[in-house]
Amino acid sequence: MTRPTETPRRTPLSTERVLRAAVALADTIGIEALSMRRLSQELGVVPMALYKHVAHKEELLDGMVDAVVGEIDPPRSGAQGMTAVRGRILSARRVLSRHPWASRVIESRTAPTPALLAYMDSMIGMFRADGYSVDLTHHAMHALGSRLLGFSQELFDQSPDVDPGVREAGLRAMATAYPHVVEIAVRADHDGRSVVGQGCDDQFEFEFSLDLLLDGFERLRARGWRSTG
Amino acid sequence: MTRPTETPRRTPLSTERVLRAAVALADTIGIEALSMRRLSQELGVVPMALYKHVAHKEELLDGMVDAVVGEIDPPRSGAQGMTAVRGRILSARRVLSRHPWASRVIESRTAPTPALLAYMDSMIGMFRADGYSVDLTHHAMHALGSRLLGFSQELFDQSPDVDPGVREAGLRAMATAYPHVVEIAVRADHDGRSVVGQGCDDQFEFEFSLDLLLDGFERLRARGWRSTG
DNA sequence: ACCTGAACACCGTTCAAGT
DNA sequence: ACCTGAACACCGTTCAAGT
Repeated sequence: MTRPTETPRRTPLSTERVLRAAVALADTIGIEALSMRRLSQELGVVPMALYKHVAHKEELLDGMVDAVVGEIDPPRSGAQGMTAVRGRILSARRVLSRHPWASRVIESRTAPTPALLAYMDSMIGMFRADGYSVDLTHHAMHALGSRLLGFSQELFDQSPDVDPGVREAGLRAMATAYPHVVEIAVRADHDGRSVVGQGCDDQFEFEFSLDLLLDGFERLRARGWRSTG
Repeated sequence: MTRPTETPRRTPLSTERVLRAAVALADTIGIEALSMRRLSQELGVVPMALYKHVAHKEELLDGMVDAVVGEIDPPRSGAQGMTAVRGRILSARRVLSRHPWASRVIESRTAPTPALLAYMDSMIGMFRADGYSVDLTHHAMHALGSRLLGFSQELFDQSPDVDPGVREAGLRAMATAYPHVVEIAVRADHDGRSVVGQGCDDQFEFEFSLDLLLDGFERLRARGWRSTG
């Protein structure tokens, strides 16, 4: 027998299989725990085997970003203008929320990956088709920033949900040092919008700022704004 | 002789000295290269000596953030309302640009540090003093996000300045695949606003979106907007 | 020519041994 | 009681030895 039957015949490695496994593993164990060694173990190969498919870890991360960005829906053929832009950004948000590590990895890229460029290009095209000047579109892209992909940089990650009693005690303790912060936190708790009745409603906050920006763009376009004489 | 004179008498370690050295070292060699071992070497002590002043590396990073945020000017006593808010945010931007690693470290914090809380509290106070409701102020804080500290999350870091000829060749190569992206990039190159005459003017983009948001807040306040009935 | 085990140069942090 | 060298359990990646 040239190939012993006890040896499990593995699906041969391919760049695609490596990337898919990496995305799935990051979803499961988190991006901090994703190492070349851990990934190779998951795929049942020796660590060095990965280096035939990616030059180094950075290239792996690039590929993972492209895989995720590729999940974003194309523009819906029906909608137009800012409605279409809004819908697509909210679709990107749904994709990115399935891969919580993706936003951090995207931020850490120094050069845009192909899928990111294609997404940007198509998004810019939606503005241009709606009558936006090159100039205004340019600044709109910067203003949207990471919101284009459905996430936004908050100052710190939401603290993990704690017991309401503990949270209230914490807020009481902070009330003298940071009265304004506490006032807002208490208000958010009793707003009743959030599922658990405490903390902020991320989706509401995202749409609030997105709409503020989109409205601002529309206003500037309407009055023929230009950045330079 | 109880203490040999050849032994250099070191300034004894203190948490403050550790933090100051860490900030200076990160400014010099970059945050990726800053390790506990490298920092201890810089201070002329054994690595473990640091652990008397910080419980672990995360605590060191927290302290570094607080040191940087502490550099931000207090609100100018003269100005009021959105003018004061705008000025303070631009002051934060100047501080953060002196420590390019700081924005990334701030983003990675899971809980706010004391100096961050104090800054937030004072910023919220400026809105409240200007007649903003708790509700609107809350959403304004989320909308500003990292812009509150003078940075904003772009989709990818500006690619390092390259030779104009190389850049133009690159753009030409991308023109068919990403026509809209290239159109904007070319426009930015000939805008003449940027120092080197190529790429985007970060400061302009920052102020563009900041003002779009501040204008939006003012408009909502003026018409008595509330998020819930 | 291909594949891979061992090794290198690092990490952050624990722990026990030395003073 | 304090301090610290050695060690542990990891990294990403190089490289030379084995097939």
